[in-house]
Amino acid sequence: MVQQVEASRAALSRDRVLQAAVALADTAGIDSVSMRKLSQELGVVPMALYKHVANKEELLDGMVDVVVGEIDPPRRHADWKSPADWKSAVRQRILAARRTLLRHPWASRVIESRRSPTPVVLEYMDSMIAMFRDGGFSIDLTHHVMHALGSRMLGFTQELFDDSQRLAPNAQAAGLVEMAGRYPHLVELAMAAAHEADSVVGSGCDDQFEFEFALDLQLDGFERLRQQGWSSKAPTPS
Amino acid sequence: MVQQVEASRAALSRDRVLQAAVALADTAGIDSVSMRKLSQELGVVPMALYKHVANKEELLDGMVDVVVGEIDPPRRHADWKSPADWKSAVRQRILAARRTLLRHPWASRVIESRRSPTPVVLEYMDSMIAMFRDGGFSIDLTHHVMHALGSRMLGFTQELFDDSQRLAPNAQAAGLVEMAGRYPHLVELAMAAAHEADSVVGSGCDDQFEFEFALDLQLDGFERLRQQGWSSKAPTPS
DNA sequence: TGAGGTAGGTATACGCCGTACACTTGTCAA
DNA sequence: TTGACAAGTGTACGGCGTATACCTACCTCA
Repeated sequence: MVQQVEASRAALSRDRVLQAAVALADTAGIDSVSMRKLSQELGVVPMALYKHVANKEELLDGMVDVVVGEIDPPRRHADWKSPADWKSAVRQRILAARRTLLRHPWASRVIESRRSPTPVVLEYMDSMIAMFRDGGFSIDLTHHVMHALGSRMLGFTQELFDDSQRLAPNAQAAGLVEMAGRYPHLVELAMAAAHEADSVVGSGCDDQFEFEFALDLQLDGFERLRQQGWSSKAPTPS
Repeated sequence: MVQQVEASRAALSRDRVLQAAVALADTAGIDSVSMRKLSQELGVVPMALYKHVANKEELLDGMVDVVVGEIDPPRRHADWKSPADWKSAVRQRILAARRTLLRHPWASRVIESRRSPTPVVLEYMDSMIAMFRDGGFSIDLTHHVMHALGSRMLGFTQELFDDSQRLAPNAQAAGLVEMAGRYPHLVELAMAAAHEADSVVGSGCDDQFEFEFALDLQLDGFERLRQQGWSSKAPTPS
């Protein structure tokens, strides 16, 4: 009776649960997404969530679907001027994916952690494959190219590397000389990066530039293979 | 007194803890590496571990160090015949890293999850940078190239993609026609991959081939930039 | 010799987590 | 009216990481 009117606890649904989970992850970080905290956010008892998702794994799958579903759709093949347009079509889509993933910084980690792809991710991959095929790539080449893209396909790569961002502050005071002794090349590189990045904010690397650099290098490599009518195992044209 | 003799509970030490953790992860999976199970494995009470590692994060860091420390060292620069040898030196080292990481399948996930690199990883990166510099790469180009390699530097990439391995078994019976309707390009590709892989075991993809394909494509791209004396932001030679 | 510090192992307890299971309650079809 | 069903509740269990206090064997040095 009262409940029907009270907006803040409108009836739960799978979608409302997933939306709330994404919102919670966005604002409080992925570590805050526990069944208990999420249920609290929804004004409900923890076990109530299990009427809408089977378990936490499925919740995370659903969150991935929400995020990947936000990525702009690809340019329609019919709008292409030539097969060579594959490159800009793929490039645009991947950068769109990156824009979306950057809005949900937790998402890349969660995507990596899934053990089988969700339907929405499968559809994304399918449309990506379609672009290569429409661009004249053989099935085999498309296959290898998809593997080579890996997670870059969704707009992210694990960095494993945060050079100046972590090194420079870390290395203030006497720590730097010890660092320079132990990792001379790394420090040289970090210093150069920090210097070069004066124009950019905060002395870190320009992540967007690095991403596009790597992406374009790969796409150029793909195009070269396509043009030479890549047939079978001979990945090194040399 | 008795304890001194009894081999199975020789005195604990940081190294023994880390070795046991790696062994446990290797045999029982990373999920089995909890402070409690690990302590049990060592015949000791859980809190005893905290005398040798500050907390679980540090334990995981230590495990990464053990694994990365197992990677074969690089070919010495002095042994190179020409600067162009950078490519085979880098290639060999990365494939050595891959061999090591494959022996510890949990390691790539753990490495990704660390938030700042451990000293051993820093040293690995330093030696990798050294190879590019010795090969005649400018600092800037080395920087971008390191970013582009990302986790491939350590011999792995997140796959996000398991095509035939997961699709084919999944798609037996009527599921396949539904699949083919929903993801036509993906199914086409998976079928082709499964067919092509008759020679390989288990109808999955040849992960090693895919890895080397992507790696060589990147290295060739790097070499091309190096040869044209890459100076500043112009990543697309077109 | 013996007093005190210290390193290494122990015991107990707290708060978090995911979720199994049994229950109530509101809704709607037959 | 009844009875099935969907949705929310309450309680409880076993697992986790780890704070805190304690014990005890050993080493050092006066």
